[in-house]
Amino acid sequence: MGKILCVAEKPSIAKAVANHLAGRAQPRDVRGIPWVKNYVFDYRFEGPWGMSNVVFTSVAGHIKTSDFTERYRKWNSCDPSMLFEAPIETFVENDKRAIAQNIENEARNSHVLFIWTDCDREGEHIGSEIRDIALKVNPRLEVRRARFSNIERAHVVDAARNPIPLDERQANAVAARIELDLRLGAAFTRMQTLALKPMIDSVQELQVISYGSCQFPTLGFVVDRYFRVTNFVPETFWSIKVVHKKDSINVNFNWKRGHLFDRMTVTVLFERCLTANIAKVIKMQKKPTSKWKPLPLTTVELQKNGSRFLRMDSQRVMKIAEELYTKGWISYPRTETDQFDKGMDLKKLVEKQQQDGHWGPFAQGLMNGGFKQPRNGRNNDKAHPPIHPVNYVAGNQLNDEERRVYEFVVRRFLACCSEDAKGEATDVEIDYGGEIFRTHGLMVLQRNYLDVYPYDKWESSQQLPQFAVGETFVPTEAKMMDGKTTAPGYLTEPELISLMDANGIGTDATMAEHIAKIKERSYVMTRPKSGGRGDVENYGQAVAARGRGGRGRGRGGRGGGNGTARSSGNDGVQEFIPTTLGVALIEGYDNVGFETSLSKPFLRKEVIGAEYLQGRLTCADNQQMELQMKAICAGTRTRHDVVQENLELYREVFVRTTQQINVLKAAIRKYLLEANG
DNA sequence: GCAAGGTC
Repeated sequence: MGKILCVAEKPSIAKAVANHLAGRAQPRDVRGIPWVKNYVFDYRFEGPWGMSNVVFTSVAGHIKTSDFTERYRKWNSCDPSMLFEAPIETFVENDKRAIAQNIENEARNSHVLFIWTDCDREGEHIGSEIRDIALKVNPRLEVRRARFSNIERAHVVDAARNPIPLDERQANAVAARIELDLRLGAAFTRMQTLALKPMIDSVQELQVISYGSCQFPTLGFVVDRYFRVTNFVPETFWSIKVVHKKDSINVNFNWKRGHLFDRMTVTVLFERCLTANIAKVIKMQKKPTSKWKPLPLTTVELQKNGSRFLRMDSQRVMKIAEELYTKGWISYPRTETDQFDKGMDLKKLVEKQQQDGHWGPFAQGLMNGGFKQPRNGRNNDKAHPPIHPVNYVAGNQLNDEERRVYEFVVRRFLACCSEDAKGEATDVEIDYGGEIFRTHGLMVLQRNYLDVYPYDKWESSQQLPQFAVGETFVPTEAKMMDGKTTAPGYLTEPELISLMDANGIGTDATMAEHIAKIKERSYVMTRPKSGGRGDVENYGQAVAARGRGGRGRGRGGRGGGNGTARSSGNDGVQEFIPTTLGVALIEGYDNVGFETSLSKPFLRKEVIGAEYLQGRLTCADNQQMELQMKAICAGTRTRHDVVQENLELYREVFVRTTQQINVLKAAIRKYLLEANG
């Protein structure tokens, strides 16, 4: 009987897949690494392999590390510019020695190496590491790879039946990323630190002034928003408001034009309204409306909601989710997928939640016929399902933070398996002196998923009186209002995560780390967001009004009051403000004058993405690592070309920065002065 | 004393 060595990316996958294939596989301990097990069993594979002796084990992420050779590792061993071509070695670090050893031991007497790493780029690269280690001790190994996107039994069995080759291109794309991140990160970090730290040390002790392909763009977002806030110039606008009282209800009609920035024009239009005197109802429509239930939960969504509703920052949420995962309460928390596989037995998961004191009754309702298949989002990483509860745990078994995250995951899941909320919307439009004004009413009829998902708000508005098309009336009140646009708020954590996500900065697993890193480096500070800000506009006082039969003063004072305030559910959100150092770094690099700013390597992503993928452009045309990696995967670019072209491009940035280091120093000095003054 | 990506 032949021996087949199966290797997954993490212990949980090895366990799950082994148990599917074996029925129940016995775990054996692995020397020196307590959380990795070898599952040993017999299994009949299709085709030539047939009945085989299987050892199913795993690694724990990447096995090998890349670093410069010893000669270049010390900071003063060489000029930082030499790191653009200094030799790099790839090796197994001490803490991964036992994992590599396990693979070597098992590979020696195996006939086949069957790789079960996650089906994403990094997984492909990890697979290539496993292969290299195994082939070194047993060059005659036949190497295959499993294609699977979830760990449902039928799917896993299917993957075992249809092995495919490793995708060398994907592994190469990752290899390119690793090399570029190391060379550029180390070169710029050493150069910046050595040049700038002395002048900052007098003010603030800093360990290091780092550069990274993810941390700098992340910082760039914060600084960009900061400037939009500080450079904001308020603009005055004018608008017309109409109020009509009917059946003892005051109805506010909003001007269809919103507001205009020309006072004269608004005055003329307002006078027309007053002259017309009579308003006429031109539309009265009631129609069913619904608020859609949320999409299945991805990592990015979990992190954003953590900031918004769970009073934790994204890194904290991920740490807690990680713990809930290792304890077996929730599924793998790092996923981009917002669609559940059709074959997945979701009802079985709902069933487990019936016993809970809070959401149990809702889960029972779903079991008794209320169950609806979740919506499908647009993303599928083909490696992990959306985040969902896998087992029930009572609240008193968890600490406070764990309970909040678990509760969110469960409620989100139950909401997904429920029905959209239903309501009735009423729209009324009036013509008043040739201008259109409208009002909108909502009556919530069936709350459905909202009952289990308090994080969404959808409330009935004030009830509207009956209007009929053609009906006329003299409005109780009409006024001309002025207002000022107000500055946007500083960037919040959910906004920052959205920006990173949309621009491909970091991965679901690392975004929180990059945010934490720029805090740790003293590039940004956070503070609780003060409520009520962040709206685009803000009404001031009425400048002319028509009260009962005459002109008078309207509402005085500044402030919202027109439904523009949107502070609900945002308690505890942190806002990000760059430090003088953070601003100086971004500004300094901008002022050195590159078309390719270190902080904005993503700006042209959407514009030329397609062309780039077809291989018609060079790296200089697009800085986006993500696109370059996709090009390697598509076969239109090679690992070597991408690495070399990027190195060339960034070497130019590097040289010009060192030549003009005074520009950077000036930016630092400017902000240090302001900070002290 | 550097990066970012896996994962425990």
